[in-house]
Amino acid sequence: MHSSMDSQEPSNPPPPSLPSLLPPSLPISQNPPNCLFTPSLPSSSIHPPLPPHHPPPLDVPQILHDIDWVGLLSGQLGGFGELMNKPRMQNGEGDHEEKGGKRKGGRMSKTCRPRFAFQTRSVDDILDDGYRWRKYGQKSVKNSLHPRSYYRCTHPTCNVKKQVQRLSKDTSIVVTTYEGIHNHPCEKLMETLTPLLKQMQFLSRF
DNA sequence: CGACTTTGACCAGCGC
DNA sequence: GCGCTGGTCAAAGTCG
Repeated sequence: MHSSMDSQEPSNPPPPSLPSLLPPSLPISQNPPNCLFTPSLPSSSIHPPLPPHHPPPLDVPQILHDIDWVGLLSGQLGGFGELMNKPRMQNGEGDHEEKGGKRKGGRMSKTCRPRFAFQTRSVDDILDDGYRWRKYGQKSVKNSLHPRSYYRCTHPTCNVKKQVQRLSKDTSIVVTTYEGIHNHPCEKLMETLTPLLKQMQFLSRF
């Protein structure tokens, strides 16, 4: 029962085979209408699957120098979401939205949250992106053999959600749609990268 | 016992 | 207005 849980636990090691990101030419049929960013990385660039907080470094060579990477990753500067796409927010960071403003089955406003869709080729539905997610729903969707799973970030003040669905056309492809921007650092990622990033900052002074 | 998943029910948006 | 569909809630169950 907890088979899907294992892969999303940050405390666990990443899955043996990191899901390979698909080439840019691959279309995303499940893109939400307001999907702002559908990143795809060359298979040569190995990064952890990046949430909206950390979209893939499309222009890394250009932006490397002037960026406070530690600040970015810790959320102090608004994160990559702000850097790469101006989020269409109406009320701040999109974290504390209309909590309690709706009852069972009510709709969150879906107009003002940035969304990012990723396609990954993986045997695991859940990518280990360093954040902790709680599943709050699963729904079988039309024209798809596989159900769509709904996850919410477990951080108390973070209201980021993601949807995970396996393509019916190609069951090896998992479409992960992130909604919102994390307002807290990715602990696992920070733990790994902070020493490296500080060293990079130090070296960039010379 | 807390954190999490499962799952049926509920409800709003949308097309007809 | 009605039915379909997608997104969410929340109770119940599971696991460590």
